[in-house]
Amino acid sequence: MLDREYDPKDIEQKWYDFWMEKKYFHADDKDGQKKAYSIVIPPPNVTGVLHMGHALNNTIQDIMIRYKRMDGYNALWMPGTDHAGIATQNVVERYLTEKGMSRHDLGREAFIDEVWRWREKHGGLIIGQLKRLGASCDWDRIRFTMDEGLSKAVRRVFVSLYEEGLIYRGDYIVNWCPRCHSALSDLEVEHEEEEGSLWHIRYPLADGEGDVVVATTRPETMLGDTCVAVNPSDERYTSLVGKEVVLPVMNRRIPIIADHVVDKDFGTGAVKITPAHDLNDYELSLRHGIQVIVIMDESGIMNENAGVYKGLDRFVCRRDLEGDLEEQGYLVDKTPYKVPVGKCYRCKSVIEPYLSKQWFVKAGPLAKEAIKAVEESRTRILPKQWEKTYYEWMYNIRDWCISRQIWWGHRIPAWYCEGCEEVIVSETDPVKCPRCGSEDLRQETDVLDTWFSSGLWPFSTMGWPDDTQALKRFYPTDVLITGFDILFFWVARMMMMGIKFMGEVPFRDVYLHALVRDETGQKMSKSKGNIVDPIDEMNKYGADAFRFALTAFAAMGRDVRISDKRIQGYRFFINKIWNAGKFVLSNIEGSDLQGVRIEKEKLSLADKWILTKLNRAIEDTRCALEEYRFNDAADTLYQFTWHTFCDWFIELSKPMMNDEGAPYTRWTLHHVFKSLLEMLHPIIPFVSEEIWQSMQGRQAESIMISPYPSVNKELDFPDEAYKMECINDIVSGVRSIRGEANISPSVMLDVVLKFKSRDMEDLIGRYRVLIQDLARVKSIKVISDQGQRPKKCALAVTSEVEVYVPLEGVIDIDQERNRLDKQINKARKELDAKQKKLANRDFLAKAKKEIVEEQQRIKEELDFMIERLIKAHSLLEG
RNA sequence: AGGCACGUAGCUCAGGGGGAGAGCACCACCUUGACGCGGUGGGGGUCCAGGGUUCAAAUCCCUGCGUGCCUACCA
Repeated sequence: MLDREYDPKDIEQKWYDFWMEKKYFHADDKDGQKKAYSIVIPPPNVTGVLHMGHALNNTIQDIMIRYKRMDGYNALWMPGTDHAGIATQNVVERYLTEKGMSRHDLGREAFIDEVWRWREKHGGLIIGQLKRLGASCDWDRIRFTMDEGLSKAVRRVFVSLYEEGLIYRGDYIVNWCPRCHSALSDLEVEHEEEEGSLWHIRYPLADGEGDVVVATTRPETMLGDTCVAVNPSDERYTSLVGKEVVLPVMNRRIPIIADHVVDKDFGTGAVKITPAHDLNDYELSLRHGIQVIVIMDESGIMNENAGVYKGLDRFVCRRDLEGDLEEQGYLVDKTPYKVPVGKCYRCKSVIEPYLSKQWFVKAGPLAKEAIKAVEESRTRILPKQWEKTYYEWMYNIRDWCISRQIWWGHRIPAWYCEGCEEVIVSETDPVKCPRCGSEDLRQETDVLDTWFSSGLWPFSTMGWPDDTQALKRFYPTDVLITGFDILFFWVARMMMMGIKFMGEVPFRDVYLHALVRDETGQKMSKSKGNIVDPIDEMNKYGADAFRFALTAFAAMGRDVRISDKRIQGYRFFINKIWNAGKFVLSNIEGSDLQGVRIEKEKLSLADKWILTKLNRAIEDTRCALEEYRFNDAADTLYQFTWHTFCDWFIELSKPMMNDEGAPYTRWTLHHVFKSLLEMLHPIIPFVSEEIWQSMQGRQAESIMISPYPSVNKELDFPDEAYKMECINDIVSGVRSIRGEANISPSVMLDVVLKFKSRDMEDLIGRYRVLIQDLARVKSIKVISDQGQRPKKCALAVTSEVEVYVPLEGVIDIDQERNRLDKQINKARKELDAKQKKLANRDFLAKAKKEIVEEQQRIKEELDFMIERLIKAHSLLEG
C-alpha cells in the first residue's frame, strides 16, 4: 500500500541506489543482440555546480536514454567532466590567494598537483547533483578530459594535425586577456557596445606646414603607432602620401601611406596604425613592411616602448595621455561614441588585441567536411533553423587559436631544441633532438584550449586512439543534446574532429535546446539575483516534479521560462498520480488479475474507451519523443493522466466496480495505469518506480527495464469509444445545466433523454447507472421521437442526444431563459458564418470535397442545436 | 551592418490555411468514500499593425512597429 501522501525525499535516494546496485545504467560493449543507442553527455566543468541549464539538458538526455533503454536498446549514456582550463585555474588561484599564496610561489608542477587535489575534493559535486536529478548515466565509464586516455587522444590528434600542416605556430594578433594572462579564441570573447569616446588627434607634418588629424577610440595605442594610412583615392591626402608626420608625445617620425582598406568616410579619412595592437593594423603593416612596436606587457601595463607612460595601466595611461595631448594642443576633439568592447568570457576583463606567438588550427579544410556532412544529412541539426547558423559560421570560419598561457590543461607536445632551434612535435616525450642530437630540449609551456580536448569527446571517451569494442558498438552516437550557445564552441569542433579522425560524423542528430530563463524571460545571473537553484527546487518539490516542469516547457526552439510557481504546479500533478495510484491499488487489492482472461465482448464500453484512448496516448507520446518534441510528450501524458484517466475513467470505474463486469474493469484499471506509469517513467523516474513496484503483474524487477508500452491493436475500439463519449457528453450536459443554474450537487435531478437514433437509445439500458452516478441524477427517462418533451425544463444538446432537466421547483426559470438566449446567440453567429461560406459558389467549386462536407456537417449540427434550443426556450414558458 | 527567432486569454506559452487552445490566475458552487496539492461549472481573445496571395488567413508572403538572441577586423 502507498502512504497517504507522497514524500519524494527518501524514495528518490532509495530507488537511485537500487538502480545503481542492479547496474541498470550500464551498457554492455559485448551485447550484440540489442541495437545500440548512445549519447555522450556535454561534460560539465569540474568546478561547476548544477544550474538550470544543466538540469534541462540532462533531464532531456535522461528521458531519451531511459525511453530507448525501455524500448529494447542497448543504451549508453557516457558521462564525464571537463577540466575547464581557465575557469579551474582561476578557482584554484583564488583559493591560493586566500591562503596568501600565488601559483608562482608554488611553481608549475606543484600548482598542477594542487589543482588535482582540488578536483579530488570538490570535483565530484556536480556528478552527485546529476545523480540527484536521476541521470541514468553509465557511471562505470565516467571520463575526465585530463585522464590519461583522453590526454593520449589529445596528443595523437595534435601531432597528426601538425604533421599534416593543419596546426601551425606563428606571430599574430590574438585576443589577449590581461587578467588571465592568456590568449583566447575568437569565440571566447564577448562583444558588447559601450559608451565610449572618439578622440581626434592632430599629427603635425614633419616637414612644412599642416597636419593630419586621426580618429581613435583607444588613444593610448598611439604610443605604438608606426604610420598613418589614408585611402589612395582620397584627394584630400594624395599630396601627403609618402610624407611623414611626427607622432605627438613620442616625437617619432612615421610615414603616411595609402591603403584601400581605409574608409574615406569615417572620421577624417586618416587612420593611425598600431600594428602590435590591432588586427587590421597588423595586416596592413605586413602588406607595407611597416615597423611593429609592442607597447604593453601581458598584464596590460605600458612597457618601455611607451616612454614616460611606462608602468601605467592601459586605462590610466589613456587618461593621462589625454590630458597631455590636450595640454600640448594635439587633442582636436573628443566626442561621445558607442564603442564595441570585447570582454573575456571568463573574467569579463576588456580584451586587448595583442601581438604574440601562438599555435593555430587551420580550420578551413576541417570545416569543409563538417559542412558537407550536414548538407548530406549525415548529421541533422534540430531545430532546423540552426542549420543556417551552423553553415554561416562554418563558411566564414577563421583559424582557431588553441594555445593558452596557463598551466592547467594539456601541455602542447612540442619541444624546442636549445642547440639548433629545431621544433619537435611528438606523441612521446623526446630525449634528444633528431636534427642535432642535443639533449637540451625545452617543452612548450603553453597548454591547449579546453575545447580542443572537448572536441574529441565522442570518441576519446570511448577509448580512441585504441580500437575498442565501445567505439565499434557506440560510435557514431545517435544524438547530441546540448544548448545552442555552444554550437560553435563545441558541436562544430566535434564535427570537424570526428569526421577527421573517425572518418564518420560523431552523431546522427544534434538537438539544440533553448536556454533556461526566469519567468520574465531574463537570463539568470547572480548579479540580477534571479537564479532558480535546481537543488532548492528538488528539495522543495522533488526531482520528478522538477523534471516534469522542465520537460513541459521545453518547446523546440523556444526559451524555457521557469519559476518556482510553475514547478509547484507539476508537484500537484505528481500528487495526482500518487492518489490515482492509491485508488487503483486499493481497488485491485486481493483480486487475481492474472486469472482474468480478456474476452473483448466482456469489456464494458468504458473499458474499451479508455483502452482506445491509451493507444492514442502511446502513439502520440512515442511519436513526440522520436521527434524530440518533449513538451508534446509531457502534455499528452499530463492530459491523458489527469483529464482522461482520472477525471473520467476512475469516476466511471467506481459504479462499475459493483456489477458483473467488475473483474474486467479492475483489469483495465490496472493495465491502463501500469502502462501510464511506464510511459511516464522516462520523465518522472522516481515516483513511477515507487508506485509500479506496488503493482501486480510486473514482468521485470524494475520499471526502468520493463518494456515501453506499445500500441495494442487487439484492444482498439474506435466505434465503442465514440459511443462512450456520447454518454460522457450526456453527463457533461447535465453538469453544465446544474452549474449554470447554480443547482447544488446535493440535489438529485431527473433527466429526460431523447436520442437521434435507436442505436444509442439501447446503450442507456446498460449504462444508466454511470450517468446517474457521475451526473448525480435520480431518474432517467428516455422518450421516443413522438414522445412529449417535458415542460419547464433546461436543455443541453449534444451531437446524439437532447438532454432535458425539468426545472420546476428546482430553479429560477428566468435564469435558464437567459442561459438559453446566450447559447442561441452564440450558435447563430457561427451558423451565419457557415451559411455564408456554403453559399459561396467559389467555395463549393474550389475547396476540397471533404472540407465542404465537413462544413456542411457543422452547419447541420448548428441547425439542430439552434432548433432544439429554441424549442427549449418555448417549453420554459410551459 | 548582416542573420535568426518571437509578438495568440490577466500571466507563461502550445497550435499553425477551413468550428480560437492548455496551464496558472479569476468568478460561482461542492466535507461525492484516490486526491482541497481536490471536484464541477463558468467568465475572458480586432491571434501586434497594414497590405498581398487564396473560395477561405491567427496560420503563407511582403512592409512596418516592438522584443530577444547570434555573428562582424568599422579606426
